[in-house]
Amino acid sequence: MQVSKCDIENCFLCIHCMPEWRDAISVKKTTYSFKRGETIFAEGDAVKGIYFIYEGFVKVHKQWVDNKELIIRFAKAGDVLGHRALVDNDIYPISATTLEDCKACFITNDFLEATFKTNPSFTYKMMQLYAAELKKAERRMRNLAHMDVKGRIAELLLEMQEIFGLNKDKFIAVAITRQDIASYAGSTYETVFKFFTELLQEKIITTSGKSIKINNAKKLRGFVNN
Amino acid sequence: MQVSKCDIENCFLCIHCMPEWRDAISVKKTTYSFKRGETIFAEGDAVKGIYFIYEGFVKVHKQWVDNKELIIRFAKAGDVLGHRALVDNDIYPISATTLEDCKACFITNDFLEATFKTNPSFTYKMMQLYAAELKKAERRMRNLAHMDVKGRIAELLLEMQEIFGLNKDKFIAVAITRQDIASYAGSTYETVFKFFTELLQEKIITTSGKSIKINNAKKLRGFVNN
DNA sequence: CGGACGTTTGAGTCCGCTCAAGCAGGGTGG
DNA sequence: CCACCCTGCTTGAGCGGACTCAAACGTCCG
Repeated sequence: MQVSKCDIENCFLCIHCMPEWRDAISVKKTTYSFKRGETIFAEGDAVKGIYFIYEGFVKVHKQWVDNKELIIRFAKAGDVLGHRALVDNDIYPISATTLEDCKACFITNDFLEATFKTNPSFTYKMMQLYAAELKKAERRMRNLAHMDVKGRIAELLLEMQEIFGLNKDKFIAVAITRQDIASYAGSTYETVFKFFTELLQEKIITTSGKSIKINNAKKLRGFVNN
Repeated sequence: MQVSKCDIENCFLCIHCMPEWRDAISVKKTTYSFKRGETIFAEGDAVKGIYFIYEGFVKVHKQWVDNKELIIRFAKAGDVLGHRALVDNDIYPISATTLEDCKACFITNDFLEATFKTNPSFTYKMMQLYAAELKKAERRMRNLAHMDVKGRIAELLLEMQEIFGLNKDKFIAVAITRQDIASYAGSTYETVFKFFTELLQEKIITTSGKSIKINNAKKLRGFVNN
């Protein structure tokens, strides 16, 4: 089954854009749909392959005691999931859960390994992808260690606007719970809540349900610097 | 100038072990020695290439306001420095400083790029190296977010024993300042100090100058779990 | 009408940071 | 050889940020 390239900018890795895969595997068979809130894979699951998102938004998170987790990052169309597990094909060290309805191609380890062997430029791009993520991870590590909670929440809001973009009403294009914000910032529901009431009172942000609009990015950035 | 392979286990990337490099560049010209405490490169420096350590110990750190930093990781013989900068050959996002006298091969970006093009298995190994580091970084992110200071310090001590090994007196093979421990744990000199007096009183560790011996790893692990 | 569940708010507590005051020890100059 | 200072180590007191817990409130639904 032959299809044209997908419409993600500079995509080099989804099944539509990888000649080897496109020619060898049925697109139907490797494309999965996930409903909002569904788990794509969970920490501890056996690794069988890798996912390329080409529609929707996903959170990647790692468990801590009982009901505590840290959201490692958010992912959107064009991003890769489960690739950390490549090193030792054992179990996923993280979970992936959809924030919106989502479509993803799934490529098995065998196929992936074969591609690495035959397509060096693909390997090279994957390496760069890792390097970029590593750089981000290190920045975030420092922020988690030294920045206060308000700064981390403020930075997240600005980042979300960057990653997800705005919908027609200028709200950040993904609805997100305060619990998720807390989990990303390494904080608690209540603390996020209190900071939000502060931001709402000063009209720095506006909310509508779980949607958020940033009115005054400059003031928000003020919390990041201190 | 032809030399035999280095004695690092499974080394695939130092100048002694990479045929392309060994044949093309003088080992003398690409091998640098650094004294204890010397800066190999600093955050913000222009990226010119990549370093492979084959002797000594190094800390990789990232600056925060004035005298606050976070130590991202420790590196030893066989590890790579400065590879995050590969993505966009711009400036180093981190600094590297030696903890002990150190020897490292330096490979320029040009050479590296050329090798990626001609030696896919090298690229593949570099990719795996990134993936492994990313996995570690994510674990550490979660710990910095959720674990308390004592847990983080305890984990670091256990990790250092793992990474650096022991010398003949069963002390961890690298001397490290309390300030560095604080910088790794995202804490302060005084807090580390106080926890150390506690650990010394309960004889969980022993110190001699800046050297540390772990007497009771089990009790130390108790702090990690809570 | 009442229970169930999520939201909002307040009070209390504690961890860990900051600051600053004691203590050495060791080098320097009288 | 001793007095002095400087620097780095050690300890305590105080404070504040953020977490926990729980009560009050509202809203939805049976």
